[in-house]
Amino acid sequence: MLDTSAAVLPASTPGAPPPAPERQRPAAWRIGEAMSLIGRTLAPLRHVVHEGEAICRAGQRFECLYILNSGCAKIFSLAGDGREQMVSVKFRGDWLGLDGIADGHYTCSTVAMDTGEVWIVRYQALLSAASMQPALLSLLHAEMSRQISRERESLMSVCTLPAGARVAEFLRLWADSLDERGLRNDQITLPLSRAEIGNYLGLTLETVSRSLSKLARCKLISFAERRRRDLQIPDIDALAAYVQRSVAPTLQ
Amino acid sequence: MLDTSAAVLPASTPGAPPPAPERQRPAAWRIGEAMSLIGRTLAPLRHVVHEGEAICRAGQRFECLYILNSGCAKIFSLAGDGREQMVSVKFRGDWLGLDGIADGHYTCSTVAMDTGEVWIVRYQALLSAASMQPALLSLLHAEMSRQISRERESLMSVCTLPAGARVAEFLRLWADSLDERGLRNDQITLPLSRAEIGNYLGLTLETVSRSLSKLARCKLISFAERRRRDLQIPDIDALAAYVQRSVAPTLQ
DNA sequence: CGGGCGTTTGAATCAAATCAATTGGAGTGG
DNA sequence: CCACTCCAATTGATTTGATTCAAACGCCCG
Repeated sequence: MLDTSAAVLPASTPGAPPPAPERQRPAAWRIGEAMSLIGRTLAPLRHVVHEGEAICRAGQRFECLYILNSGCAKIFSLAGDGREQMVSVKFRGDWLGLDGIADGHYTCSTVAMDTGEVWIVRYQALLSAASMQPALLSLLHAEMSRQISRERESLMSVCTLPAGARVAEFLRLWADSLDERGLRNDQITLPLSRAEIGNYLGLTLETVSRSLSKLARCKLISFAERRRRDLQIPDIDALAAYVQRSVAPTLQ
Repeated sequence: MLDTSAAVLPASTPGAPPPAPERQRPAAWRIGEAMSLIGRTLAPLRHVVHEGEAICRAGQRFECLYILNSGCAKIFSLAGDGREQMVSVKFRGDWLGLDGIADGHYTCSTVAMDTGEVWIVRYQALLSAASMQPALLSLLHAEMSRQISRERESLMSVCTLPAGARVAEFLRLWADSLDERGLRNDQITLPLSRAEIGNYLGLTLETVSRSLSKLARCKLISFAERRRRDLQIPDIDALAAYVQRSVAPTLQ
């Protein structure tokens, strides 16, 4: 047998090279560059969507990818029985419909939560453009890869955190997503009902409401005057600390 | 504004064409063809792994993709704090390490649960081969897409099912995976401890054990003579029905 | 102003976690 | 071969955290 151990586990070799610089670039720059490249080389169809409008539907034939240029969207997976599960929230720069590539049909439905703009790209057109422009292919791969990682994070939260921390982590990740896009991350206007948040996090709407009230009581968030849907996060790190604390309450 | 509604929502048009035939082919055929293509065109390094051996580690620099030719593997995501979450189980034909493409480092660790063979492909080599052989690119995309869909299914189970059904669904999906690979799906040898299953499903090991005992009491599964880790599934549909029942206990 | 919906909050219930004890194989060494 | 430990798994008793059921509030809109 060949000695392939180095190939399988190069990291086990001591003195491995330091991490590559890809991660250093600010995310906002990455997203802006990506959108610009797509805009330049693919001339995507631009389409304005409004709150509640479907972008693509589960079961529908796969032909296009959708790239969010503005606004935000929610992705639902629906089981054969009635079960409906929100599996992801998407923001500017995120790609929608990637789940349809494998078998030629979308497996999830996507709905706009805001008014925003989606760029529509035919998958075949993307592939042919990519053969001229390898950067486009890298973009597609990076986006798919990121989507795999991101959704694993959700699973982690849902499986390992108690209700309160799950809600806190949800807010933290939302704020993070805004931050990555160069938006202010200390205030959020949630376009989701408590019931939807609950569905996403595997909780009931009452539990979500209670958790938010508790976070407010602890001064980790505060609600705006009138609308209980927009809230402020005075200290994002304190929110992260709250999550940590509930993970290892014994250690600190 | 352009009228792009047809492009955004072609399915809303009545009389859409019937589903494409991609899905009809038996999965075993698809997987076999894929492995054969990879073997022919990429001459991947073949490496035998044993139980407990790491295939790739979180944080390690991304360079290779790993394709399981035999055996099975588990994927772990690890948070900054101690939390460790099993996020996926992989079988023959599945690709490992796709999460590393986005930022140049793997975000998860993968460990063999069996002795098996992984095929090792440098990502760059795959890309250059793919520019000659578009089928290879399709394979990569299909596999990433499938991984996105699959892991959404996990989230669905974990968020919407009670403990007993979650365990039943886990077994059902495992049997399905065997079936897709042309193996017999009426008996499973679990290479996972109760604790690991619990971690995967967001349950404690005691709850997993109780759920399995209950499934056995209901004759939906039965244990082998000595080892409580290999079990038989006399009727896979009955197991599916059990899951359904606990989703909508009022309706039937 | 009144109806409807989303949200909050309380009290009772329940499912799963925790705590704790026992069983049963697998492996080791006398 | 048996006695021994070690660890995985099972099972029971109890606690706890989240759900369920129920009521009330506040906001938006006709």
